[in-house]
Amino acid sequence: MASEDELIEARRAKAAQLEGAGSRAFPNTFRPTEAEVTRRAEVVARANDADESVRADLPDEADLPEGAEQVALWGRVVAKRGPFLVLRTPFGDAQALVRKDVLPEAEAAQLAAVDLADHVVVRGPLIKTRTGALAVSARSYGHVGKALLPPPAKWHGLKDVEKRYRERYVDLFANPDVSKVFRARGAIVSQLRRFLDERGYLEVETPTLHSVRGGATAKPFDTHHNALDMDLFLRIAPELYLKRLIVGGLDRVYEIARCFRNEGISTRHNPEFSMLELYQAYASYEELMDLFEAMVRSCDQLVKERFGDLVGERPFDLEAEWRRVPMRDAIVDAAQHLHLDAGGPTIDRALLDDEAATAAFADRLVAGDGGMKLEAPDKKTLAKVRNHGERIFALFELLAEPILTTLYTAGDKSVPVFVTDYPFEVSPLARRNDDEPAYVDRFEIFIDGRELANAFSELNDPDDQASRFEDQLAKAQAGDDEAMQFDHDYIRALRHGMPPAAGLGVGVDRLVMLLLGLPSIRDVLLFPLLRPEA
RNA sequence: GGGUCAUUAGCUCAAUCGGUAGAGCAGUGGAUUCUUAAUCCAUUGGCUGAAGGUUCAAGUCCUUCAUGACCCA
Repeated sequence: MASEDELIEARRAKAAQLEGAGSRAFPNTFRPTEAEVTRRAEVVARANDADESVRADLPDEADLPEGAEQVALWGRVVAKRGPFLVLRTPFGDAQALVRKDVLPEAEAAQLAAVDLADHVVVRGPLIKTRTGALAVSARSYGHVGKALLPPPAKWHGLKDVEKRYRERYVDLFANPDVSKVFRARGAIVSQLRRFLDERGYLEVETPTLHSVRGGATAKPFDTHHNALDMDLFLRIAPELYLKRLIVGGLDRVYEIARCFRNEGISTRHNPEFSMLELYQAYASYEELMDLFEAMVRSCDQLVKERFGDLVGERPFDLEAEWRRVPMRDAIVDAAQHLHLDAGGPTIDRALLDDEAATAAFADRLVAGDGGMKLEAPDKKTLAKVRNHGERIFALFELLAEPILTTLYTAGDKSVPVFVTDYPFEVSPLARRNDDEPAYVDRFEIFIDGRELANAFSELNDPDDQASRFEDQLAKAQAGDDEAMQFDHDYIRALRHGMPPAAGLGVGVDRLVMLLLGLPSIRDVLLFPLLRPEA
């Protein structure tokens, strides 16, 4: 008897046995008091404390005092060891000593029908076992809920990656570190909210169903509203709605926005993901650098305090000074580090500000004469740029971005680096720099070499914004299916006057991955998108 | 989209050169009842991801497909 069907049948038989023992297979009669809920957390913490002295003054079973305090312990049975049941709770495991001879007859009969993975409750005094461990010595026992399927092997847990994602409910109770990761994620998100709430930002919720594509360049999911017979798509970014709120006078707003992008799936991309966007009037991207740094540090501190055992050795250092590097300087730094050759002139800021010289340098790289072998797709990227700004951006992406962790370090660890001063051509929603109008007041932050956030001073000139939308339309007509659409209502909003402002977008999933040192986005998503089971 | 790897009992994994598909845990029956992956005795459980092919013989070799992981785009 051990095929899956037979295992289920064996458990159904136990369920029937329970009915005969004064219980039911699926009762809903167990009601812990609030005091018991609190006490249970304390008891489990005491059972798991690394400091053995917290259990030293527990009595042995033999010399329990008269009228000793009785506590309730309940949870999922994850192991049976001799007369002990190990119960899993949200705070950790704790064991109960369950001896049939001290239990009432009906309860002893229920105990005989217990299977691994069932939910049970015991009540009794706390004792110290012969080995110094804490146990609840059961004076009463109750069945709380039946499991018809057997749990994974108790020692190995559930390892099959596909099954872990598909049956996350099993993964969560069978692999305690997994539930810890999602507790940590929840705590990080709470900390983001607390951090912003304390600074006067209002949390808002804006539409997920959009009729105009904007706020980011990405392919959307299409959908349709039947009653209005209206084509819609799931938002790719909340940006344009949040900035309408800045026009409306809500000076500091943020949203933790689920966004949807109809693109490939990888260890860093899931079709739906969470983005924190915040907007602040009377601020520039410079203040947002300070704000972001403080926000990430506060999350990191919380993770270290409460989830330190999840954090391993990191290749990056958040304590060190965070660097701020204009994009063109990053290219110069990379060119020096890579010993690139512009065919005569030095590769410096002056060269990158000379459109013809920059193009000549790029051409050398494409031709393979620049001192660096570019892969075919990279050559294509560099060859298809249409203007100076796109060329600067391509040079940054190809030369500097892959080696940011070697260029900017403290000791043997990389440091976070804000890359600033993006070309306006690749920043359709950002404000031009007052001194250098070809560049915008924008940064992206790279930590451990990976882009974590994007921020800029907002463009509040409606005419400039309209011409940027025109550029996007031209891209769309040239076949770019990620280009933004012209958002007439957004232009109208800007015409009503938006105060100077700055905005920041942070990948929440990536932040959690970074802080917890997890390599795949699926490890921080409870239910990552998978194909249907065969 | 391309490449590599994986898929064997409920779970975790074996199976040499192509030669009878095994173990531990879980389950079942019993013993024990202060265990720490509890222990001891006995025992059940398989369409080897799917479909084809090669072969006297396929978990193993070939083809296609499905699902997943990783790398690249």
